Amino acid sequence: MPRETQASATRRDELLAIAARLFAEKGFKNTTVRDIADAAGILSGSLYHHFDSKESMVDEILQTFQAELFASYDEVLASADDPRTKIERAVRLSFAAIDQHRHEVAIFQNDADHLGSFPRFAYLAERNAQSRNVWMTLLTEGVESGALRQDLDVTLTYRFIRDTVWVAVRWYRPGGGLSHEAIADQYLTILLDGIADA
Amino acid sequence: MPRETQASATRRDELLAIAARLFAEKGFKNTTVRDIADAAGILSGSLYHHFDSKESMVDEILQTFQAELFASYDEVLASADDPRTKIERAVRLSFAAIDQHRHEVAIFQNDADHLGSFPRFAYLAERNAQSRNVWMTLLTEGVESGALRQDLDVTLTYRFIRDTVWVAVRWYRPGGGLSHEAIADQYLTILLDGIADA
DNA sequence: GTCTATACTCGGATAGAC
DNA sequence: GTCTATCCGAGTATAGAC
Repeated sequence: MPRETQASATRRDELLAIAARLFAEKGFKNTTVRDIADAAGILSGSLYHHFDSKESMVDEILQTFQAELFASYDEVLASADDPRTKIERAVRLSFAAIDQHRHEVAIFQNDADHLGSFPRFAYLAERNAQSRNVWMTLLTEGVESGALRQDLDVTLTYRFIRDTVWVAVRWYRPGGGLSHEAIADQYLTILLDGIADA
Repeated sequence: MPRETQASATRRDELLAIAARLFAEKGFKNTTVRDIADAAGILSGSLYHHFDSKESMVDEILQTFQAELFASYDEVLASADDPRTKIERAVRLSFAAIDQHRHEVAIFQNDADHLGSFPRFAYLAERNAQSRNVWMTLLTEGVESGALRQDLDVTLTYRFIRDTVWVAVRWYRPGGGLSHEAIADQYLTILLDGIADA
């Protein structure tokens, strides 16, 4: 790769990281191209040397993140672990994703519904369905193997897990009192065994 | 109350209900006064006969809802029920609020962070702190009374409950397969006893 | 209580100089 | 790769007629 191209790619990535932070903090629609340019120390027009549009930026941010995330889920699904271990692994990797890609997770949480209504972002709905399949598979295997309660409402449980895990991006801050591993541990304890005194 | 005033108040409420629905569906910033006027069958300028600004509308919507919600929490706190019953009541009334005021809950979930940064909406942060106090009190009483595990991380548990309960507004639809009471029951089972086979 | 018309501001995007 | 300058559309809000 020639030096110019490499330097250009780096600048692109810097700009994407800045955009991701602002999209996460203020929402996609509520972030202006001038906001992004200001934060990058350039003028808004200059952004269009790197990207077609504001939409292109969020598109690239989300696609890159989701490709990585679902590769991880697929690894868990394909593994030879027992059902309970698979569920634990899936929960842990989700909290790890919040730790390592919190802006991307926040954008997905806050703006995916709205963005998904445009043809360009149709893949967001597909990824949503894919995520549902992953969890429904894990939970169904859990019930069938006897690891989970036989009377579990699998669909409702899927929603509770999905919501509780991802919504943590609203309050989790890396470097705070709790590591993402510790949060995952605590969460798994509550999820698997409940909060009532045994 | 004279008839004119009453009719006027009714029209106001109609307009607020329309605005609440749109704010909930598309977000506050993403909803235009023309959207609201269109849905009401009038022109945008006419809205300003009833309200000072778009902000005034969301302000009135949120204040009315929160006053009612926190009155309910206070009732639970002040009751003579045992700690576990209080927690169950607080969870149930939250799901009932989602059923009966889903637009208001959705607005609070999606826009409170952003709105709260303006002086006019400083009360949103106060209400947030108040909600935290309610739950921390309930959970602490639960641990002290022996109803809940002694090793529970109360702060983390508070966050999980708050998030899981309110985020249900994203998928709950009244008249769907599950009543809000049934969802509350299932959720309390998971929360108190976990999903693992006993 | 609603309409017509319009002022004002802000946001996304473009063209071409440097 | 960034800047200057600018277009165009959209959004909030206002004034005054009906």
